[in-house]
Amino acid sequence: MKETTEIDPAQACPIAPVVDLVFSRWTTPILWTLNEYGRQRFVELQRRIGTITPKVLTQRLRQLERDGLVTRTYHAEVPPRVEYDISPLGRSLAPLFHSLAEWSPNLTKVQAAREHFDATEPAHRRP
Amino acid sequence: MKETTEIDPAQACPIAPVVDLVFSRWTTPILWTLNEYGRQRFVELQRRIGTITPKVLTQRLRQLERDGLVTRTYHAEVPPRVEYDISPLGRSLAPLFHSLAEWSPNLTKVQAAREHFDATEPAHRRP
DNA sequence: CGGAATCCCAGAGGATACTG
DNA sequence: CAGTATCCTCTGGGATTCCG
Repeated sequence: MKETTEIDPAQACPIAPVVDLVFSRWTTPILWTLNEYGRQRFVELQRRIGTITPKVLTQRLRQLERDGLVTRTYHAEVPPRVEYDISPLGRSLAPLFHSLAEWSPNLTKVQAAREHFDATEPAHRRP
Repeated sequence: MKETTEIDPAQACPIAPVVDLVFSRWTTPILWTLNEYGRQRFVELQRRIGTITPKVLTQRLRQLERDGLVTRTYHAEVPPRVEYDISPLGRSLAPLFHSLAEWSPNLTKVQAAREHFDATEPAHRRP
């Protein structure tokens, strides 16, 4: 029996699905890099992102391709060449990235808040 | 020895720190709910978010408080009463949430892309 | 009411090595 | 080059119980 008070997660927070889609650990750097530098190969992507392993990069690229945010083009050459690019749908996320970039200067305030929090006596805070 | 080709993750993707801050699994629903319904108590938050456990809610609230995105107000009454609210800094994220909400209709395209991907023969895709 | 304490687990992700 | 294949780690989070 479901209770009538039960809450649908998607209704509780309508933006959660978009967050799951775009802002997982590695999807953000991948989409951002593709959006910034355009069509590029597997290794270029890997080098630009810096610390990602081939396995994880493949996994996330496959997922993004399935979600229609990224395209994959295989060139049957020797040596093989594969190019990834952001799709039109993926590119429609660009304003989002801009909003994030615009907010990022506030990170200094976050840093300050953390230092203040850590420096403040915990005693009078926790009843 | 650091190689000169080494890449700073934050430089590789400048928006990654903001994503870490705001778009973890539960921080989004918490911030969204506080931003939407305003100041409220622990249990109200828990009921609105729906499936979050008290432990996790406490953890994330503490983190958000430390980051300066959420405020916590303790009222020494019987029974005790605690109210959470979004801080001005947290409220400055509202445009971001709006951008996300505006993009969310595109989720239908994502769904379509998935179905197409799954329905397409894998054979001719994977060389 | 608003947590804290404890135990537990899946699954994302890292390290390493190998292949068409 | 563009991945696969294993193996392993580790943390976010779930379930449960108890406390002031």
